[in-house]
Amino acid sequence: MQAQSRLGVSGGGMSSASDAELEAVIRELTRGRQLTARLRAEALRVLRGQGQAEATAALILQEVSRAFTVCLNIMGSPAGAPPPPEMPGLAAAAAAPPFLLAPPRRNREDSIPRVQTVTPSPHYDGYQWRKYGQKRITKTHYPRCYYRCSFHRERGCRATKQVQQCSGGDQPQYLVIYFYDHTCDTAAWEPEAPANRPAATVRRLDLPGAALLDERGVQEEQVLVSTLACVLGGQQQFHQAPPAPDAAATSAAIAVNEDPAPVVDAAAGMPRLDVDGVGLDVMDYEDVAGELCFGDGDSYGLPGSGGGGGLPF
DNA sequence: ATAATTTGACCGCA
DNA sequence: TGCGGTCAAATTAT
Repeated sequence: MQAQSRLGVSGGGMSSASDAELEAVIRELTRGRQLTARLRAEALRVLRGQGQAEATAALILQEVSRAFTVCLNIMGSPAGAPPPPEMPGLAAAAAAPPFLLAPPRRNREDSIPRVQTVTPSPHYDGYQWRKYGQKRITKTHYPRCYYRCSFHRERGCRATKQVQQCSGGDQPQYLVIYFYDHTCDTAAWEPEAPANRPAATVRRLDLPGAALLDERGVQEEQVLVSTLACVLGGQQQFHQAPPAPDAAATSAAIAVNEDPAPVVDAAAGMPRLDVDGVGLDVMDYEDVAGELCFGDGDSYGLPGSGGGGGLPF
């Protein structure tokens, strides 16, 4: 994701922040994630049965929570060590059985920088990926899919990711593990420069409001990421803030430091996400996310995903 | 025709 | 020896 490339997950670049500042950042991120989880629960309770609004609120808050989680993972593993597989804000929604959260076997390459997260939208990270493999992992219910950056060849980008569904139900959750940082320097999504989007992506944007939703998600994440970057970079605005700002103060700082951030309004500019009576179906979601972020089809090869004959087991 | 995905095979590590 | 990660030919989609 963008945080990965902008903050340099692989280490370095964090030396400018003091321990106290790092602790403050971690504390605030943790609080933000907890508050997001509470807000999500509350929003879903209020919006229950309201189809699109419910689905959109769930989507946005899930992504905000994911952004917090990614940032926390980054902060908690400066040396690239894998963070503990605890996702408090997501645990309730994901309810992943323990065996699915077993650490990846890549122990032999612990030096590889990586970030892991749980998300309902494993495609939604701003980069273009090409699937190069899929494997049934023992003692798990779902196959693991292997992706590498689409620019792996032409630009030698080493970024890869693994995606594995970790819970089923109405809104499946996916464990996504990123390896290496992007060196292709090609984020597919630049909200402030829509012309940079791949033609295929623009071509298939036929869902009214979908782009708006996605841009909001990206912008929110960018606010988080840039704020974190400001803090780590020791920008003046942060130092002017109280030593131990509460969450509200932090939010205020965000509002001051950034452009008038778009208020996330789940009720306005609603994308036409099809909620087919049983919640936000993963394939519907994938269609939207895939079309928005990655253009043409991308499959996990999950049962029922159609095309290509399914799994060999 | 070209690009992307699927999937069985192969390889290296624990 | 088993498992997980990657390769590459075959297949499918655009």
